[in-house]
Amino acid sequence: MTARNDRKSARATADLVAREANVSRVAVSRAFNPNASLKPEKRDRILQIARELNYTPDMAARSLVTRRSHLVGMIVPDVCSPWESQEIDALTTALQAEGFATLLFKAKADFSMDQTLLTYMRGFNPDSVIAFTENVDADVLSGFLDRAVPIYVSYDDGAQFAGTSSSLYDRLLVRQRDGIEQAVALLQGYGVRRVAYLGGKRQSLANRERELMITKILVERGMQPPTVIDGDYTYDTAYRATLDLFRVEDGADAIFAANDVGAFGAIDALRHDLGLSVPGDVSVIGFDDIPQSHWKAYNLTTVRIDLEDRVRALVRLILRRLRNPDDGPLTETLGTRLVVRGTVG
Amino acid sequence: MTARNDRKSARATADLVAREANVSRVAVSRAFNPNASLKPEKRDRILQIARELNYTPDMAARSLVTRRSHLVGMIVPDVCSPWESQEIDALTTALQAEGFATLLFKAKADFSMDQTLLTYMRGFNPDSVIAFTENVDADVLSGFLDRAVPIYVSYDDGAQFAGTSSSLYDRLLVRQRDGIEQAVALLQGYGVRRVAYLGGKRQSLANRERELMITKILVERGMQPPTVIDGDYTYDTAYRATLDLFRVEDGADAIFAANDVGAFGAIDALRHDLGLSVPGDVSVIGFDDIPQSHWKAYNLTTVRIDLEDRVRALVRLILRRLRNPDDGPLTETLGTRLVVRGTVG
DNA sequence: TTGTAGGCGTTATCAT
DNA sequence: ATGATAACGCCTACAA
Repeated sequence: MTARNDRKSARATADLVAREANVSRVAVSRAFNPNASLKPEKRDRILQIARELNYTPDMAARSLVTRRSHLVGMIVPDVCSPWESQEIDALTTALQAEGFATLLFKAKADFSMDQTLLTYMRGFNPDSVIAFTENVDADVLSGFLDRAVPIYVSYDDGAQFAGTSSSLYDRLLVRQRDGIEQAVALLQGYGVRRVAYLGGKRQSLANRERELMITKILVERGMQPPTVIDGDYTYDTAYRATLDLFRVEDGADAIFAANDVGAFGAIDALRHDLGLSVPGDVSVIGFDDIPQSHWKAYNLTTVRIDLEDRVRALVRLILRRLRNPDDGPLTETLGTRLVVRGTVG
Repeated sequence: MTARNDRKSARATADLVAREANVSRVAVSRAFNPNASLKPEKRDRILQIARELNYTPDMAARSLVTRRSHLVGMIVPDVCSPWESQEIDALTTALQAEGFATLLFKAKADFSMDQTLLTYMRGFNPDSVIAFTENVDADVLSGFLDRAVPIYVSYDDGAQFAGTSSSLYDRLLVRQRDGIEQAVALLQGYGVRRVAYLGGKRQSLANRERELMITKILVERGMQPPTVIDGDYTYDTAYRATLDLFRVEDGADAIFAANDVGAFGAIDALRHDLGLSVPGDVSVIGFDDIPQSHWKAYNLTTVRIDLEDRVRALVRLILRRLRNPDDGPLTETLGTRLVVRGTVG
């Protein structure tokens, strides 16, 4: 009889709901928009009928006119690495609570950002974009995304973008100094002399800044600059690099890894291949404090970046920018601190 | 002068490109649609101008009329668990290559699927939906997603949906028997008598089916059914459960874990807390074969589900369904096999 | 508070 | 091969 009894309605539209409720199409629209003025009982009735008809406003149609897609793009080189996956998880949860959905894109593993991907993503009109890939030029990115302002992660004194770019971008500033300083102090306290820095991907900004900061602090404290060994944030590379360090090179008293997973590789190489004890013979410190770091097999001492803080800061940036699109550059700051477990001593 | 010289064009539309190229708006549309007929040189010229104007077709507007959003929804309870994150990564890569973007949603960790989330997701009109959460009724899901047909993962004899549901859904069938049989044979070969099954989340279908299959095969081979201990797929719970098994209960000769991460927890509890050797005193077998399983600290013998195969199968299901929306139920099958490393002996 | 008219950017249909 | 026209489903004006 009525539309309610339709066999399997392809998709209920606002018109259908309106007809069923004897109101205009606009009233239905208003019923779903909390700010719009509508007699409460009327709104309730409409929402009730909408539920019966299994109607939900079409975001695509809505975004066409409101110019808001409620989509946040995330460009990730590697979803499965523990740190990134944690962050994706937390961000998605937080954004979902604010009414945004996560649109996930995979960049090439080599941190390059090809224009094809950007062009492709652009079609979806994300309201905001979080790029885990660091070496995208701000100009390139904001040239491609009109209504979105990119967010970059930078480090400590990181003035790397200043002057370089005329584009607008927001910034998450990570103060690595605190955590690294605590780590170096701890090592120094145990009489460590020769520190090796086991790097992450060379193109990675985080990696470069970590190396710089560690070197700086070692020197400030009257210690030798670190032996730098190349890595790429993976377990396997870290494992081999550690083997080389001790078989081909002169070894070290302590290894400072660019991330926790790399530290795991170093620990396993030391223990299971080189027959060395951690922390007895060699101390190891990681970076990130991922959940695996407290697993008994590693029990890693590491520099922690608080994930919750980080996500909250990112969400704040996104929401502030969305509410005030014409504001100047926005910045949020984030600290780090050492978590002491059992791999230094 | 011309539109090309605009300061910062808010967003180039097809109309703009059309005007610039002295063609109709429809021609621009066709230029971006490879199947549409258009004189090659004309298409090239249009695409060239589009590039200059930084124009990309608007997916929202397009989906409004084509009824294809090119969005694939993924509902995940936990993005950071290694197996899920791997799968998300691989699926996103594969789908991206086919022109689909991943729309990520977080479900509650308790595997419940609230209607709020479904309603919310519906608004985005995903062309397809992959739910990692297993206990959603097929009727509920397909009732909510009109143009999407849900995909379920089922196991071996898994007739769990048959008859229960009248809704259309596609199926990925995982044949666990092969891998589990090889695992049991290996244990039996080493003289293992008392096997414990360290479970995953109780609501999880995969977990129930694994328990059933292991029990079945043990009995078939004349062995005792396993001692079943509760877990939830996490390291910490597995760790504590293993402690209980050996301190409060009678222990076991071998632990078969519902997933690799659980196996890690068991191994660490045995080695670092109970002072037992793996595999000397107790053998451990996992399930999944995540990358961490080959890390030296664990070097886990485990039942492998090939990720590449799995993703390919899922993508095939999605694409077949998209091309032939009215087909009957689709099914893909997936095998498992044992990967022998160092935790059985 | 409510309804009418118009348009968001694209593709499908039907012409030519 | 190409172009005019009419949707797609919704929201923002504006008017009542």
